[in-house]
Amino acid sequence: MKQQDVKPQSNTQRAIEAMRQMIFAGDLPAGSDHLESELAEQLGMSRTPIREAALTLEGQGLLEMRPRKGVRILPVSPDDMREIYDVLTELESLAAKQAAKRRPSHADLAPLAKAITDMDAALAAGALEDWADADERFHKELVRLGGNSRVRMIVNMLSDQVRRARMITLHMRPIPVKSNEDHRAVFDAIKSGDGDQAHIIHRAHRQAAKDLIVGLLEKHKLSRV
Amino acid sequence: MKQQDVKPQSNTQRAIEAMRQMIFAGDLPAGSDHLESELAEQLGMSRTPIREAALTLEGQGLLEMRPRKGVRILPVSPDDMREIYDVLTELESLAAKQAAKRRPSHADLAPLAKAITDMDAALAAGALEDWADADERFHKELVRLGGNSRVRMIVNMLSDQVRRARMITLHMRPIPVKSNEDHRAVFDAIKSGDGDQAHIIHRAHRQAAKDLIVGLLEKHKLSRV
DNA sequence: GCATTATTTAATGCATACGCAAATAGATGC
DNA sequence: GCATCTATTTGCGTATGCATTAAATAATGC
Repeated sequence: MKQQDVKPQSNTQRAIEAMRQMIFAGDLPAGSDHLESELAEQLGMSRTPIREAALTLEGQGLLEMRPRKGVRILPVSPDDMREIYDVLTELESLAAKQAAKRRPSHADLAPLAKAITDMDAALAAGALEDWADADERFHKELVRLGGNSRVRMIVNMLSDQVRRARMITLHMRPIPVKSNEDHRAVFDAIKSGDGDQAHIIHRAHRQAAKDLIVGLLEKHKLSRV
Repeated sequence: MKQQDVKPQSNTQRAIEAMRQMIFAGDLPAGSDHLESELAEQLGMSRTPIREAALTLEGQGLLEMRPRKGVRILPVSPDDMREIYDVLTELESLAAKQAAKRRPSHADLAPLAKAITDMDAALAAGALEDWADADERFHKELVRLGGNSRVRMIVNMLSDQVRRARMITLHMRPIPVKSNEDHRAVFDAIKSGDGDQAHIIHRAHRQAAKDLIVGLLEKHKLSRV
């Protein structure tokens, strides 16, 4: 097994990673404010690397630095979700089309195939968290296969922004059987080199996901998650 | 006339603005390296705000911080241009479609209309820089009308990344007469509420721009601008 | 009491200092 | 000459301190 990127070596990198995890885990809840000095103390470092990390995460759209009010964790509203999913729809379906055009080898497609079988397995086992994990891997692999590094970066950034909302709605939504079918259809289209088909299916897949999640958020009055 | 955003008051903001301008103006050429301390001296401030500005601009894809090698101004290759224009194509044509669907009022459309007449005027006067300026306003207004703030931010970011290349090729390309026709057609489609038409025309417009500019860069062996 | 002004508090923006590690130059051996 | 090892330099990462200024609180006038 190949070694993952070696653990971040600078305090700034550690702060970025730690704060990301704290945001996703809910330790820093959406909408909450945090003084730089508090975060510094929590993470056992000075304000300098905290500030640098906050600047970086601000660029990623995860938080906002407001003078004297502290670092605010940005909440995501249903309208935000719509915006984000609309972008994801365009860019991921572009990636799907371009992935198909590149006629990827069997080896290239392996991670995508694995994500699909993992999703099936997770679903069969009723392990929703595992399903969500594999689902994320699928989308990540898809944009990697698309071959456009800007698309990859933007999609990853936006995926981070909606991660909390996806986790929250994970247990409200119906079992994502249709979703797995979609993934498989996209995969088949890419494998057979049919870019237009991959594009069409994936677009519909993402639009359906948008409607589902936005609907759930609104139904449950989750105006800011 | 309403007052523009008051000039940035913090040194960090000033550094961001100054470095952006220096990058666009070529004072910090593509591919060049610059020590933090040099930039600090140039801008008359300490390293701290320079580092914060660099972090921000790194997030915007304009430069890269490499320990001990200094801040490197990221060059843009023809492949980069292809990537960026592909994203711009998708997101701007989405914006065009959604702008049409929103049935904007005459007042909403005014800035877009002005950008178009300005382009015509600039072209008639042979003022290419003015044309480029109005062209940028058109695209900026278009994504504003689209109403998706993520699209707006991403498009603005990518536009910054390709600004140098666009300026360089500005005087190599044929007079952009067709481009003006396209803009007008997009405008008409939006005005008449025909989202699909706006989408189709704008997409073709952007793809043509991509082919043109990438072709010019490659023809002139401009592998990194 | 209420509004307005003065005072205090405290978080930030930034300058500065310093140790560490990387890069470079220099020394040594072969 | 060339390689290897050592010394030196230098740029960065980070801690720290402080002036500034927004926010909070108290004080004052009406």
